[in-house]
Amino acid sequence: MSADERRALVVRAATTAFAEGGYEGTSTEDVARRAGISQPYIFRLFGSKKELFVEVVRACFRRTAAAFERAAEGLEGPEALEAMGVAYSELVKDPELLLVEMHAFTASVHDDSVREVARDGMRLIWGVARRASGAGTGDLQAWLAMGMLINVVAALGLEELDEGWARDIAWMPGPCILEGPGTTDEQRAAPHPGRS
Amino acid sequence: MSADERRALVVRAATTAFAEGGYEGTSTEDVARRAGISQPYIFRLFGSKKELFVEVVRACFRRTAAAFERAAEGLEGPEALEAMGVAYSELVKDPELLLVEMHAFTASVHDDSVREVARDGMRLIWGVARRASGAGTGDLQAWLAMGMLINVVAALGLEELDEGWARDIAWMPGPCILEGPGTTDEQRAAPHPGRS
DNA sequence: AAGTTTAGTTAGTGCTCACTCACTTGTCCA
DNA sequence: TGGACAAGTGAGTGAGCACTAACTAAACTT
Repeated sequence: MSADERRALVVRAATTAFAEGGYEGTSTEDVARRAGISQPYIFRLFGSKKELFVEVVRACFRRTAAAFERAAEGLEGPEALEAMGVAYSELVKDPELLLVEMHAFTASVHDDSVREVARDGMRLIWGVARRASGAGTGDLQAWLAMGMLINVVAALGLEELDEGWARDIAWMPGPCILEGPGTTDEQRAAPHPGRS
Repeated sequence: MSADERRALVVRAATTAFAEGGYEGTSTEDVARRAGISQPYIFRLFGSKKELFVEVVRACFRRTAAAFERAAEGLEGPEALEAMGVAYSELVKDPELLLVEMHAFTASVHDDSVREVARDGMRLIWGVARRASGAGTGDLQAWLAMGMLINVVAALGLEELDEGWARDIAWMPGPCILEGPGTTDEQRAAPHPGRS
């Protein structure tokens, strides 16, 4: 297998690992085991653990942005935003990407290179959403904010929690976006009318 | 000093430490140094590193909720929500609390006891916001979502980034909530009209 | 056939970390 | 005066970790 193929494979395995444990909570040994290679080879391929992590984070943001772009293809305005919302709900089903992104946010606090790639990622997503939807800053902000809430819902596993407050928080971003046919976008773009 | 006083002091010091490094990225040695005690004494006081972390997270959510309650005192409805928004902006100035909460979210993924305390925290905040504001679920959700976005903005340091997209993302949650006199609440509660 | 490059491994090394044990010091009370 | 108890420490330990050095084996080149 070529080094590049191998690298891609390792990035995939590392994504799963880092999603669970975060940067500090994941050992290169663990990543290597998942990727089916020896642990030192990781350092051949990526130089250091941090560079691997940065690569993983970059890939996650790119995949997220690509999913948005694919979803919004051929659409415009509110329809595009809605389609991207649906795409996000697809991502939540397998929350690897979102979790890695969250880990990147927290790791940004004490690491410059991670912060840089996390900023790049947000810039990318913001740009894609803006370009694809043509929506105003306020709309985009609310849309992005709801995405961040969905991340938290995913991390805490609130969808599978059978309590009122959890349902209230998770209902709209979770199942509603997921399964709701048309109401979704109005709700999240203008949650104002509320359903108490 | 009594053990209880000492415990409170250590929790404060640990909050700062964990805010920077997260759970895995912070050593008990570091916490001890900040608290001005020997490292083994931490285990006397808290039993394990994880129990200390859980205590720190619990305290952070309580302090956040208390700030909200204080801010909304005597107010009702939208005014209460707005006041709590302002209170949140005060917290962002010293982002310790928010960062610890974010670290708790990510740590929740692979640790049950952390997930439990993080869920407790969200339940607490949700309940306080709901009770104090009497707002509908949709409003509360949008409000909470904006809070999560503010967390990310704080983690990435977007306010101090002099780029268009960063300003677009951070403007409203940051300075606007902070300094805006009256427009704030309409904007975040109904960001629909947008300001493009 | 000989040399070079590429993919990959085995066997470490030094360091950090959570946690333990045995000890000391001071205080309160009989 | 002496003893129980609470606060607090110094010195360690074993495990896990990121990272390295030195090597093997196959494929490609000339």
